[in-house]
Amino acid sequence: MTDQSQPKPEPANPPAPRLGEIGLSNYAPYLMNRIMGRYNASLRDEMADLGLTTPKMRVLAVLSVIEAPLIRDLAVLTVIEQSTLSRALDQLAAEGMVRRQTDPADSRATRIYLTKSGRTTFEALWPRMSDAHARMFKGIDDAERRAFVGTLQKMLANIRKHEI
Amino acid sequence: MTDQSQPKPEPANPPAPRLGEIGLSNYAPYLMNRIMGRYNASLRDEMADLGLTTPKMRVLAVLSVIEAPLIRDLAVLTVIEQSTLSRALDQLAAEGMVRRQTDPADSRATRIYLTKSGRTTFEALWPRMSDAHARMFKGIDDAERRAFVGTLQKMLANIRKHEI
DNA sequence: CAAGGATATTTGCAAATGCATTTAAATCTG
DNA sequence: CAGATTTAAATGCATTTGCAAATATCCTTG
Repeated sequence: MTDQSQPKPEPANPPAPRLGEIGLSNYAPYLMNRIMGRYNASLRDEMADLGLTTPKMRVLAVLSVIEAPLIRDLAVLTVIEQSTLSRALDQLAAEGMVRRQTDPADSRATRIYLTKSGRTTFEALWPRMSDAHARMFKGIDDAERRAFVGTLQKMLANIRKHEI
Repeated sequence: MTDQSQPKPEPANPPAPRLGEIGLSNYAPYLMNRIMGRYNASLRDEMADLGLTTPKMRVLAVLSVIEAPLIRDLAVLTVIEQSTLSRALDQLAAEGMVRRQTDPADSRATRIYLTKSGRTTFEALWPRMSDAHARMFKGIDDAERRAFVGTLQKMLANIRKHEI
């Protein structure tokens, strides 16, 4: 009996190997959560004395690169919930680090501007972020790092929901 | 004038390139936060209907691989604050998925056992985790994936605080 | 071997978070 | 072009989180 009698709409994928077979330390999501957990925690501890939380620090970092984004885009770029971001912006604005400004073309939307003071704060903070980055990549040469970042870019393209 | 007159305890590092020069999309911590943010959010949404939160899901996943760990080690492996983990374990224990048992050799410490029911739940849940993993690595071949995981392992070794 | 310090876990409590809703404005549709 | 729908951001509120303190046990050292 040939298989023409059996409908095969999809060739069944082989069953996923068990996590125990892969091993935690070969499982990319586990490793990435561990690494980013540590990275974010150590940065958070270092920033605490500057009165900066993780959301506030991320906002400054993104604004140092991206000019006057909409809040909705800033939420994607900083990986912060929009409501949480809204409150982080309240604080940053109260401290004079950023400025909200209604978009001229769409008055529902708000653009965020980094102030001089916000830029100065970020410049004081960047060496610490940079050190954390250097620690992470210690013993990893340029070629390996570039390949690694290339893979990350593919992964982000695979799973992101937003085009930015 | 030779440099023997000048103390040079450390050759000053070149100043870190600015984030704007690197570009967000070439900056590994940014990419990793974006990717894991998406990965964790989509998993969380999928698990919500099973009554599983991220901490609870991670506990089941780790327990499917590691036999009866101490709570303190489970906190490291799941990347969850110990107090948060303690409460997640309360819930899982109430639902009959895990069992706390005082370590016979040290009665301060508690070991966590996965019950039959907990294992069954994880087995129902694993294909979804596996799918999320597959989506993430779509278009990335085995050699690239292995190199990527190798780099992750180096990074974790660089920054981890705990030997496990 | 007792006192002091260290370690494992839980718990109280304030702060942070995120969902759902609200408000306001833009866009679509018949 | 009026009404319905969508989109952007802020906010109310319940839940979750994490720090610090409490509790219990173990280890060290004089």
